[in-house]
Amino acid sequence: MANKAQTGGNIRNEDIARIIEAIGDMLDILGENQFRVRAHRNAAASIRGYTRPLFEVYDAGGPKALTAISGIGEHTAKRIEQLLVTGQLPYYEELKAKVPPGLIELLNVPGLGPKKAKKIYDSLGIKSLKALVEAIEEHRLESLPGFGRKSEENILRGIKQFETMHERILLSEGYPIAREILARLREQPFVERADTAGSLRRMQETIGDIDLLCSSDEPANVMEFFISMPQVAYVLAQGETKSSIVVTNGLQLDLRVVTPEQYGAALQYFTGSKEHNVHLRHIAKVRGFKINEYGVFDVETDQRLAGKTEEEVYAILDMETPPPAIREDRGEIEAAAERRLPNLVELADIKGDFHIHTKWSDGLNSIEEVIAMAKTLGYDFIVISDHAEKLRIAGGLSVRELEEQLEVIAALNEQHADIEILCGMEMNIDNDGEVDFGASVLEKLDVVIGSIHGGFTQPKEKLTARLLKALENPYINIIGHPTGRVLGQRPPYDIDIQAVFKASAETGTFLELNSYPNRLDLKDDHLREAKDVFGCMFTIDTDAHVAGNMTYMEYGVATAQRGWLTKQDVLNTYNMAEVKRMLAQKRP
DNA sequence: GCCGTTTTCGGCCCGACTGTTTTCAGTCG
Repeated sequence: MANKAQTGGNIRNEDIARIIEAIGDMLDILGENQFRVRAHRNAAASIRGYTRPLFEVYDAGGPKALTAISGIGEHTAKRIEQLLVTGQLPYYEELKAKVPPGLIELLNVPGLGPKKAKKIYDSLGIKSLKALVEAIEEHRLESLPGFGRKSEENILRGIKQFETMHERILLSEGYPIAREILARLREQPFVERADTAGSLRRMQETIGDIDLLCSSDEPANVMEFFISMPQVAYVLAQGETKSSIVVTNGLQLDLRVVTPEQYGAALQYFTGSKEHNVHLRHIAKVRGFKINEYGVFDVETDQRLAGKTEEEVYAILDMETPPPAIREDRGEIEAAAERRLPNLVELADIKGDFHIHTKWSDGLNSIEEVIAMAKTLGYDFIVISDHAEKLRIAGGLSVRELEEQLEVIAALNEQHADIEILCGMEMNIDNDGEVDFGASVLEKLDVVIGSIHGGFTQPKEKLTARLLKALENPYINIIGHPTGRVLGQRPPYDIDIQAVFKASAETGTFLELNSYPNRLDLKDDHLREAKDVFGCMFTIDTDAHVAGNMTYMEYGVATAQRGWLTKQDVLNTYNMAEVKRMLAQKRP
């Protein structure tokens, strides 16, 4: 009989993953077997992608149940058990005594890996970035075997790159740069095709660099063009088919060139994710195939079997082609093999937007300007959802102002036959779970969003109770930005998110996927869990405060895809009559 | 350390580029 996870409730999967990963890093520096190192990193990645808390898994089935999770074997299961039961891991502490934490930080420097970091530490005693910079300035590195003047320069530049760009940037910051450079590449006569690859093509919420791919029969011209673009700050690497540059804002771009015949294999390869590719290669290997960026080959005969298109690559393995957004090795490979890939929601399915602010509260545009933008986006409906009076900082509307707005919207509906304008509001969920207005006001609205805008530091029980109370409110249709995170600025509220999902499903309240690029809230993993485990429904909203923000829908839809949402899961894809019927179901 | 259509041992994805060395280790994706 297994022990109960005593402290388990305090140890999140992320904390466990970080410790396992750190063990892998330390083993790496200590020169351990590379496969053992990789096994730890794989286990950490697997835990990060696992939606159920490990302490629950452990409580239900002990260490044996943990080994059912891919990448976790007997050893790691035992270590996780120790962590969950005692809150301690002696093995981890032992390693930390051997490898100073500062040394692990050095691994973050581009161009500095475990071997070089270890050498620098062993021979010079350097264990911090600061000490490393000093040593380079005194040219103490170049005398070490395997190092030279060039290495010093590169490491110093790597440190600068790390310091300016050590945080991943938002997808919305990288995407326009990638688009611009792609457009220029495609204009070149020697470029046949060009696309984004990597995390940008998978539309991850943040990206570390930009991967580009193009096909050409004149790779030298492509390389020359790429490294000579005006945006280039410096060239990191330049080869015959691959170059890396850093642009003026510190962002790194990698470009790879292949022949038109190889394009599909290369696009598949460079789109990743790494985990997806490793899994795919394994399947290929078992069947006697070898996949690389040039194609799929028969190992015996070395005959090339596929590679012109991505579809060919997957087809030769008897698979459908998974959409890039879900290539994370979270079940998409199995689904592709069994021909049950989800029919993911697409931007073209979106018929309207439920969360838009105007200058009636803290937005910058008029309702008319918002309508004009909605028409260019081809929408059938929009919801004007300004703040209410209790959110003073956002210039929220009083009841009298709301009544005025209702009249204005009624008049606008008369003028615009081709689009329907609904009147909603974003209620602030206060510290006790109450909202600005009562039933007599809310019943006049078509849609009501409830969101938390303050009191973030309340204890978990209190924060959760606020949301649950709002979910029980029969007039609240949508919970806005449910976890409250702001990427790079604010962590999510400390809430029992599963309790929120459960109540959402039970009360028929929609969960918002806020498309604001620094929110993307709910995030991909939460969407999938809320849908699969609890059966929740969603709206994809932009929370636009400027009419132009309404184009953020693209990022929301991409995140929905990453969460495996289909058209049926998303209220925005239904027609107006269905939307009204579904919203009305919760009303008393 | 993990895993199993190679199943309890023996593999583990695969190739480009750089710098230092002179045939290759280290790093990256």
